[in-house]
Amino acid sequence: MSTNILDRLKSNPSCLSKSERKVAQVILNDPNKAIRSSIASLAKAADVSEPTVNRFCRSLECTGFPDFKLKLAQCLATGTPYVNRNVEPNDRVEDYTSKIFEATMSAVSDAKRSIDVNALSRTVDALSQARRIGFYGLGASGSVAMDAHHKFFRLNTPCAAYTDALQQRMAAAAAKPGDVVVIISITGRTISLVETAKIARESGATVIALTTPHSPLSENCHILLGVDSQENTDIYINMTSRIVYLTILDVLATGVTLKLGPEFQSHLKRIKSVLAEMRFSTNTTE
Amino acid sequence: MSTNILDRLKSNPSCLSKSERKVAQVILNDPNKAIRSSIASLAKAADVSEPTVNRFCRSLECTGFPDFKLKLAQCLATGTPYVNRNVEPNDRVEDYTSKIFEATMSAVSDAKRSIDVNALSRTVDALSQARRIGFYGLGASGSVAMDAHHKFFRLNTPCAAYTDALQQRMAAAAAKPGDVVVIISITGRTISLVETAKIARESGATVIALTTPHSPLSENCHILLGVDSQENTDIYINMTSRIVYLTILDVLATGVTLKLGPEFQSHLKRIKSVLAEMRFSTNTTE
DNA sequence: TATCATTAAGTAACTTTACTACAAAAACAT
DNA sequence: ATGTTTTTGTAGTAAAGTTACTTAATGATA
Repeated sequence: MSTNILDRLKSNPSCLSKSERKVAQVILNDPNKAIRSSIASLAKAADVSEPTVNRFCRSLECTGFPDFKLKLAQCLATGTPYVNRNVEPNDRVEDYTSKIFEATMSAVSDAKRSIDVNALSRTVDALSQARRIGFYGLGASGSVAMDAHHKFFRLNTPCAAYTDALQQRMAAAAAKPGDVVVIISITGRTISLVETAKIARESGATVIALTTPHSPLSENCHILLGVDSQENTDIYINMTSRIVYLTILDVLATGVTLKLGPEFQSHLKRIKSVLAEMRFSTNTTE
Repeated sequence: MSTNILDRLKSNPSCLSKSERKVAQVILNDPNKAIRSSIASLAKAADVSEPTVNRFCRSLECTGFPDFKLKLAQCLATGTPYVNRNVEPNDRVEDYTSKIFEATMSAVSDAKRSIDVNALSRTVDALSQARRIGFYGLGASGSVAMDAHHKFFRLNTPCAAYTDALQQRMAAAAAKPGDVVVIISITGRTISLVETAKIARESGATVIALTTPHSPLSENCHILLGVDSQENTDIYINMTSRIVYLTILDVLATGVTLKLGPEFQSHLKRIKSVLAEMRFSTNTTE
């Protein structure tokens, strides 16, 4: 990330002169006050002249005092980004609501940074050339698989979701080269799913794993779409991971749609239009 | 939730006059430029007078222009990239990946701000006292219903997900007072779901709707958990709304769990522990 | 230690910025 | 059509920020 002004202030760097350090001290004492002060009041508080404050700003690679205030303000705002605060027993509704929403945003943001675009790209290629696509998931990942199915079945490729361990084994055994098997597992350690992945590989299918890196499942696939899941409490269920997975599947569906080209998009439009008669007027998407 | 300047600008609210809206437009066009502009240049860009810009700031509950710039800057720093850029046909993988992730964050962030905490609180009360809970959804909302079921079935209350229109009708007709029916629909206009809501109401169940405000469904429920879904393209499926719904259901599940108290959390722990033997060691949550 | 060079800090003037009070214009109602 | 209310703009003012220049402090060298 871009070098943070507040950090540079705290480290009390050599590039500042004696008077400039006095300015830094005053700002550090109450940065939130500083961003609302004028250059005059700050100079007075630091017992220096106004130009000194200005020079201080320039030393910190700002174009001037207003620019410095702006950067400091933004730094203060970002400084306390969605800290992943845990839900506590005595939280009020608004407390745990905020925390959960923030945790979700934070997870999506982290995933955005860490996702392997190359793996995504290869997955889009595989999916758009697939003879058949299967989405495999158990538990919470089962609904992710169903959601993926719901999104991909609109494309021309035959597509299915398997949320039952036995079904999954059978489908994996029945897979053929050209088939794509997408296995979704937050832990990547569910024994039956790892076995299913192996079976699918032996069947010649392309196996894509949406899971935690360095897990058994991640070792048994052709393409790994890895997402670290830091959340791990004893009581609460893993909430944010599946949301990240859904988002990744959105990306994949979009990628495949784009790859299929514009003539295909009229096909999608037709599918959507038939839903209209199931709705009260002013129809939008479901 | 905490009032965000940028959101208030985007919603183009009634509290702004015609000229003030011109100012808002210029700022929204390039907010990052706006925070570095003087009142004079902004007034010129919006083709209004300087005092108009100042009044505009006051309308937004700022003490003046510098205060407005500060708040806007902080909001830009904190806020998720609010610019909901649409996916374009010639986007590369990294382009549409970024866009979709950003759209997701933006949707969650918007929902966090707009969600009705009071309605959430009442829903938590209703759910924790429910004799039986049913989650109803079709299409994309079907997987949301299933996910909700997967989360709530761990609680002691009998719980089911209905993703089939006929099943839903029957379940709604069979509902009794004390039952809670959660109906999930992005549009809120699916005829069969609206009818199901009415049937459930007649059966005496408490009907909770997770849907778009001002929709037919929102008029036929006891508690509305409203989420505006701005995204609406002809081709792509509504992607972000269901993620917001999932997050809201996370909040509800957390709320109910907290309400049930600490002795109940050992029960949850036991449920989780039985999953361990289905996994390769170093077990985490699924 | 004295002198010069160099760097740091302050003074004063100037430009720009944001705001206020008031006037004109537009919108609205009677 | 007239008067009232609201909206918008003009002009003036105080303050903020910057620049150019001067003075003070520091440090090196003879």
